[in-house]
Amino acid sequence: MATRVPSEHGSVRKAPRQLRSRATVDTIVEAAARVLARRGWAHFTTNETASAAGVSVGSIYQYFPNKLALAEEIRKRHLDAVLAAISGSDERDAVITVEQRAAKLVDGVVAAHSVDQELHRVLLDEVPLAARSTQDQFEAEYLRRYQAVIASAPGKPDPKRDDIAGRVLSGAVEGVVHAAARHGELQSPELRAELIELVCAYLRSRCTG
Amino acid sequence: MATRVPSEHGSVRKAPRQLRSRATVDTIVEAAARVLARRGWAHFTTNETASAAGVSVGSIYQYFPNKLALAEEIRKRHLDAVLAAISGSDERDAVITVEQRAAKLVDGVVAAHSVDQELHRVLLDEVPLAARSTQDQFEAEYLRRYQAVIASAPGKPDPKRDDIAGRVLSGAVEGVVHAAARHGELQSPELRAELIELVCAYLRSRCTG
DNA sequence: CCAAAATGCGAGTGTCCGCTCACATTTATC
DNA sequence: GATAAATGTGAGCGGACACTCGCATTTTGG
Repeated sequence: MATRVPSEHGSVRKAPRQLRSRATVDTIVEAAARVLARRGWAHFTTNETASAAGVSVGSIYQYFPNKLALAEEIRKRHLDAVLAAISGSDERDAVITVEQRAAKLVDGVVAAHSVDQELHRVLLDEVPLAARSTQDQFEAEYLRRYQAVIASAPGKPDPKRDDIAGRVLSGAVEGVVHAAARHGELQSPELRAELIELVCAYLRSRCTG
Repeated sequence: MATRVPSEHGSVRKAPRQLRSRATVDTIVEAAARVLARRGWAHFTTNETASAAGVSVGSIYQYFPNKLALAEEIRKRHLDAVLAAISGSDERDAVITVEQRAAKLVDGVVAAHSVDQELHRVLLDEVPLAARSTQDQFEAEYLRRYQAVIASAPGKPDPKRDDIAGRVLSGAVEGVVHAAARHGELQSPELRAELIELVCAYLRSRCTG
């Protein structure tokens, strides 16, 4: 999508109206994502993106006020794909056990990080984030999955403590998955088992103690 | 330190021999660290570093073959400081309990991330790492602390499983601490308590099940 | 003291790349 | 068809910045 009515720096670009231009925008964003993943943010140039997309630089700036806006669009599309990869782990099925719920959560997060791994890494580690809104919205959605797991565990709810527990769980799972991704061990079954065990152990201790 | 006898790209620089030049190198590195922390890697320039240090650009290139080498030196010094912040949690004191050991570990990691937080973030998130060696050496040392905690927990040792457990524990603690740092909650006692609980719960479950 | 080595200087060079603009081409409207 | 609007083009401008080089100054060793 390239409807950029308001822009932080004033430079507004018009939205594509015809079919042709919408296709052009898609081509640009897809090519840009490939270039960004392959070269990293430091070597990500609009000129290379243009030739990779088979368009001229001018066409990029017809729809994006600057390089960063293009990266933001890539991020937005990617985060949507990631959320799609997680969906299914938030079913309100009360019959499944905590262990199964934890397994679904872990599998979801692993799946999310398996969507175009290199692009994911570059977007998270290298591309500076200009507008918090998109990122915040995504993080909130992400956190909700963890809160759901916390809430589904037995024990009396304690809003404040549960909130912190959500952050702890989220940070822990993300941390383990990120580390695994860096070492190319995302698909290791042993790691999956240990991670699920970590989640379950924590949940168990929280209703015991 | 600026003894760069071998350099990856061939450009070698001489080491400072006199007191004066050693002081200059220190001044440069310290100023560079401040600039890097304040402006981020993207806006970190050698010219600004030079004027911040009160020297000329030429003096920088007298001792560092390029900008990245300067950043590497900053990283090296910073990682040393971080290791110093952790030291003390690896005492082989067999009398203390697992809970106490876990607490020491968590406190150590938190302390490590409290050393010049912004610089730490920039170094980890933004500065590209050219030479793996330094980073790898540091990570190995870091992992050792976790392995020590794993080994101190009761239960029969299982080398392969313990190795994975070390990675899981390391990833989890790092992940939680990083997330907390991003939200400025590094000093929260509640978070500390929950994180220690996470570690203990995991260790407990590993000797029970 | 006096070479010679070490250190320090900073204007300038070369390169890279984001972005513009004047113009060409295609599509919509009547 | 004709006019206007939308879309596409790419050479090149301008600024940023890493890094060099010829020279000045300081320190060392004899």
